[in-house]
Amino acid sequence: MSPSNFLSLLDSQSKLYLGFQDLSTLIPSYLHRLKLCTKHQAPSNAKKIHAQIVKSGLNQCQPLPNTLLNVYGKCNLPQDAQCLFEEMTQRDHVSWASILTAYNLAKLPNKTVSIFHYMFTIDRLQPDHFVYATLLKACASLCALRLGKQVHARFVLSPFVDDDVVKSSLVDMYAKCGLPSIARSVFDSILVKTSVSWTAMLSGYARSGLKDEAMELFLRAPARNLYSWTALISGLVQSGYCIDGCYMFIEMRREGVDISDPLVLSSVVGACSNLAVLGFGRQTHGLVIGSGYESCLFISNALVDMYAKCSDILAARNVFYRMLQRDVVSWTSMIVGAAQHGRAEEALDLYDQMVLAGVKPNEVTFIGLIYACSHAGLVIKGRKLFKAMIEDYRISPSLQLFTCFLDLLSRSGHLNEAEDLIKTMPHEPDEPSWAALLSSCKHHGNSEMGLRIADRLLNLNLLEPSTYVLLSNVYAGAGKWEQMSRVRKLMADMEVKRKPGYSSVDLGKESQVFHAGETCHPMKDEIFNLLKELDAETRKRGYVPDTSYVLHDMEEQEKERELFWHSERWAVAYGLLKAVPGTVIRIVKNLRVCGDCHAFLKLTSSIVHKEIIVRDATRYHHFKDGRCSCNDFW
DNA sequence: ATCAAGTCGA
Repeated sequence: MSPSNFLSLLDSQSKLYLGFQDLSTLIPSYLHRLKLCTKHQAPSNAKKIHAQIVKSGLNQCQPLPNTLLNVYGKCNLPQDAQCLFEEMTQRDHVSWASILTAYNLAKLPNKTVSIFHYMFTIDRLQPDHFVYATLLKACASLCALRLGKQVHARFVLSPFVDDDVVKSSLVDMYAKCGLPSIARSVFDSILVKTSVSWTAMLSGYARSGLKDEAMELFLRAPARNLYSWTALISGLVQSGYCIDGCYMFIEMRREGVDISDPLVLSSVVGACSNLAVLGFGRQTHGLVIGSGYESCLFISNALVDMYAKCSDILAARNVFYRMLQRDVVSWTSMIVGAAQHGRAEEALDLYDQMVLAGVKPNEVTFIGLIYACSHAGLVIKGRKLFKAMIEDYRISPSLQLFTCFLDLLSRSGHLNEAEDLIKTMPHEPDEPSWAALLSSCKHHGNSEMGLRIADRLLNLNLLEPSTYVLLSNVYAGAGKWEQMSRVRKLMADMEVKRKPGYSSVDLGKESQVFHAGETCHPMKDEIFNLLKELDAETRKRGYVPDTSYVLHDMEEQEKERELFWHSERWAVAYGLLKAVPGTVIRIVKNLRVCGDCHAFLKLTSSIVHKEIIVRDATRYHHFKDGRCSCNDFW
């Protein structure tokens, strides 16, 4: 046989003789199988198919590498996606969009923005509309406004300037960066608005606290789905409109929207925490169980926090110990909850269990722990924890954590050490940190240091009314009348801007709200008489009204009358009149409990032999037998 | 191949 004949035979019959086949015919089957991997979130199958593709030598044969890249991204395997991406000899726009999406999905937006410029420097490609959208998404999650604006500028000059999807991501980027009005102008320029565009804008308004704009947009939207309801409700809750958030959730239920995803529930549970509404919180818990999300980790975390914030530590513990898995948030919620309710031992015990369970604590955990030590006077333990945090867990403490530690040192009387720390710590001290130190100076009677710190505080732009009260007391105690009148003047200016106080009392089935100075209530006379009786009895036991908490300038007797009308007293009196014997009285106040009411409530708890729990704007007070769980620092 | 919703702190 001549060589040419042999070659032609080989060409036509090689498949038969040598087992060769045209491998490119396998591509459609690979693609199909890979798409199934994405659909069923089966990364291990994808890896097997990947191996087969490499064996067959088709691994550089598009669209296989791009599809593989996509599958790894969608299955949340950014490292595998990255390896593949780097090995690719020919990368196109699809490869780039896929790798950037993989990083976004894996919550690595930093990676997205740090590699995208290689798209033009190495691969000589210009971004297309897909790449613009992924980039803007990364900017949105990083709140990277400067970069976002640069991408916007480039997009406007690109051939894709009319792309509505990119515009939706621009809306989201500006909304997340806190610029809802710019987001709105982009939103208005979208020709065909989808539910994504509407939700992005809605969420922007709601999170920025623009309640009316959010509601208007929500009502105007052509359709509503679980996304838009969740965006509205969570946005309202995040910007402090918890009552509106709960109300809209009730509306959502009324419309019969199927809760096919538990995200919205975590927001509603969060709203219950903020409002400390135990009854509604319990109902929401019931709904969580009813919709089958009881075992969902982040919902359980939210429930633990909710019960702790509603002062129902038993219920919090119940949810916590029934959880099948617990992450750092679960443990931290319990630790912080115990700490805030003055249960230092329990908080420290939980920490030991947490370490044993192999869960790594974070900064929030240590805030809870140091806070617990601070309130129980456990200086040595607190110092140990602070050290362990830095050395064992490599956490560099934030200003808040330093403030917490400063509080621990100074409360326990280590004033000089605390002052050294505030001067040498790697942060500029703020109002809370100086105030913590000053409060301890006053408590331990160090007026020399107190005055030094007071003068520093006076130079700051103070936000907390309690800081003014503290300053005024320190100056008064030292006879510095000039400074004191200056503080009083600042306080009077501030009083105008203060929001009105109210307290609500939770009696299980009903709850009542009392506003400061409220005079018309059906049970006004009974409440008034009870308060007068309690006033007389507490005075017998040594209570003297401390009128330094009254910010108005008026006569002493007027001031005492003013204290008498504080809303928490009325809520407690009402609770005492109506509560079933043997139950605790739960009060929620929107402002901080003033020092005078604090002293009054301590004595009241021993007179009526009842536990009174008050949650104020900053902490929890369990009044029992004449004592308070906050240890009288607040 | 791209864009929308959630949970822990002084």
